[in-house]
Amino acid sequence: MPNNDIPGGRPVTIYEIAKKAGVSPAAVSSVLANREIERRISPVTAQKVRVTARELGYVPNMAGRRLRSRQGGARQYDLAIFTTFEAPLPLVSQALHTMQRAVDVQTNKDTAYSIAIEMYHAGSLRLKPALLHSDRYHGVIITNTQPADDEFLAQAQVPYPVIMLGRRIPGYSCVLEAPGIVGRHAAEALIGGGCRKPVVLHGRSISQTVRDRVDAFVRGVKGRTGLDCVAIVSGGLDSHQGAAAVEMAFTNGLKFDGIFAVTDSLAAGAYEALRRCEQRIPRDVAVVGVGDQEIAEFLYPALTTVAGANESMAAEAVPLLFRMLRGEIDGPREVVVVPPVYVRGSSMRTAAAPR
Amino acid sequence: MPNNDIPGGRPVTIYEIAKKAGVSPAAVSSVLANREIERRISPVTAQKVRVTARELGYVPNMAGRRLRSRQGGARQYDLAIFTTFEAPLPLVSQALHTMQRAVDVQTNKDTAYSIAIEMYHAGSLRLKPALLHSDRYHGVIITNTQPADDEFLAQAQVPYPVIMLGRRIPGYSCVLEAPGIVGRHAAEALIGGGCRKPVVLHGRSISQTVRDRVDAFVRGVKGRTGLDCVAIVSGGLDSHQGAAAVEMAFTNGLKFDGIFAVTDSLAAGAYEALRRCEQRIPRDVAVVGVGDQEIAEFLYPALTTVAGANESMAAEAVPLLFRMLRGEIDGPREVVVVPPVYVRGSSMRTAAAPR
DNA sequence: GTGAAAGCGCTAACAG
DNA sequence: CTGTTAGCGCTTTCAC
Repeated sequence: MPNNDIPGGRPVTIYEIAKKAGVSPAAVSSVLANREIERRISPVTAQKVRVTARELGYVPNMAGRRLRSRQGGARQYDLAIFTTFEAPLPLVSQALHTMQRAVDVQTNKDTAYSIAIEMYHAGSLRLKPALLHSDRYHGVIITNTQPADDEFLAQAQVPYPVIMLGRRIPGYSCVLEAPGIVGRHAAEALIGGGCRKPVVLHGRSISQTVRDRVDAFVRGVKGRTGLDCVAIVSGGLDSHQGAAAVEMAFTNGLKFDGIFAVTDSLAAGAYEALRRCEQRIPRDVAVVGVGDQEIAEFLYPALTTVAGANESMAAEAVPLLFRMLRGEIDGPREVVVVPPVYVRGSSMRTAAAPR
Repeated sequence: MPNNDIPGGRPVTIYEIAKKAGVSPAAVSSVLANREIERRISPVTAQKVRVTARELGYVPNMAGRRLRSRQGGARQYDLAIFTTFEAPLPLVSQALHTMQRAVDVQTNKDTAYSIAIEMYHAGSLRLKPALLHSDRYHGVIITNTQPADDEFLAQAQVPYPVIMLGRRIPGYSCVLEAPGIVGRHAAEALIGGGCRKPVVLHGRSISQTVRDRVDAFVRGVKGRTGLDCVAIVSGGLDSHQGAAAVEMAFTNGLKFDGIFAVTDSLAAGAYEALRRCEQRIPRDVAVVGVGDQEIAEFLYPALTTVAGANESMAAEAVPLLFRMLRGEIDGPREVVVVPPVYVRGSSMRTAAAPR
């Protein structure tokens, strides 16, 4: 039975294996690297070493191995993306792909990179030990933080380059969505598409980013039509919950000719509800979403989206991180991203140019 | 200007900084760890060290740092998922989430884990140095390999636990889709849903997995209806290319009442084409896809999918990897996964039970 | 066939 | 305020 409890309190090393098996550390090393043949170690010894290693629950220390074996090698940059379980999957992949592509370009015979993903539960960033120790990463990108995480970061000051996505925190570089831009664009797309009475659809619990989107939308509608704009509040961000909320609003007699859904899932829910209520998109009701996900083009009619800044934020964050790593930038920097609007079928109630 | 060329051929160490700045290595270490105050190093010295470090293009060696500073710490497992740029984003995220959740459960005060993502270009796995060196990872999961990668792995023999997803390669553990199962399930869903003349839609270049799906589908149709089944071949896997292929087949007079699309993107393309051809789903033409992605529920009518084994494969692969890491399994193991079928609106032409 | 010894790059403890 | 020293866990000569 492997010893997974570490009775001595510390991880097992090859010295302990060597002692228990009655051989030298060098022999253990050779066997565990499968070099027993070229090192001419007897099969009996090899077997004894392997058995002992398993008995002791040996786990090789990669830091030790690398330090020793990769001599004269390339310099290594170890990078990470910290993200939450709760973040939309495509966002994580987006950041990852962008980062990996940048790394591919930079990699050469004397510079290597590795990218890790560290996932945390929203609000519990403090529990990730790898973040504060400066012995793991040369630089990181952090996404999807909650207020609790922001506070933690503000007082902790991570001792290596960090790029915050979508949050401004004192002392850190960040890439931000231009304030109010998503809501304003959404209002323009709906009003420009011919809506006169749009509503906004969001979930019950509302993040800082979503709050900004909603407020800017309401202001945008007010500015263009002079009308106040109602919110339909869904229990959660799931598309079915969104659908239920919209359907209930409709059957309760709420009149509207446009919906701004603050996430794409909610937009998909709106489609579902409107179909059940026999409202046609965009003739009866136009819909605009936020394009953080990939579903916009698969809906019918295709969903008009404000791009959400995720994609563009990742595209800005990665080069910024590299400049910090190379020491070209010293203090924190802020980059503001203006997300593009993709006008598709769902918002064009009239032939009017949807600006 | 930072020295990024490593003239000496090797990465810069703190000793070189110390020499150039005329201080001791310990002082350099302290300054670079931002401990200058508690170590009472003069601001002048600190500044000199920092400037020198930047001039020399110093990049800290994390292996060295960790080896020294995390003494008596937990044992570390370094895991990785090797995947391609070409793999669908949700698949990567799926594997990542599954792995991270498993890791969360296993993590405790004396065992820590890290998960890295290593991306390669399909067919070029051989170019990833981290794979063969046994000084980086304790175990890895590899997805989306091409034949060239498979050959490479077969002759290379990675010296630590590896789980292959969707491929059987001598000497490696793997998690496989049950052969023929996806195609057979698709045929059952379409025929059971009332189709009599289904076709299969796939891309021009066809992987081993897709080949298996297509062949099994053709056999399944033949077995149930006695009819041979035509293939519509799309230029690529993009939904628009799929749509173009289906539309052309339709306008050329091909008659069919069901489509098995080998990926969900192609299924979305089929929806697009059928809409343009004024064919209703499922009344005129039923559609079945492979649910590797998340769009199935967002299409209208919701797309019936054979789950593709990706999700279930990840769920099997991670525990298998952990058992290998703990030494509970010695030789290679094979796990066969039978993917579930999600019957939704798109395949039910009749009220017949869609088995 | 096997062991002893050196040292990878770094930091912590201690000595000035 | 700063330098010297020891050693983290491992692999690789080289000597036996």
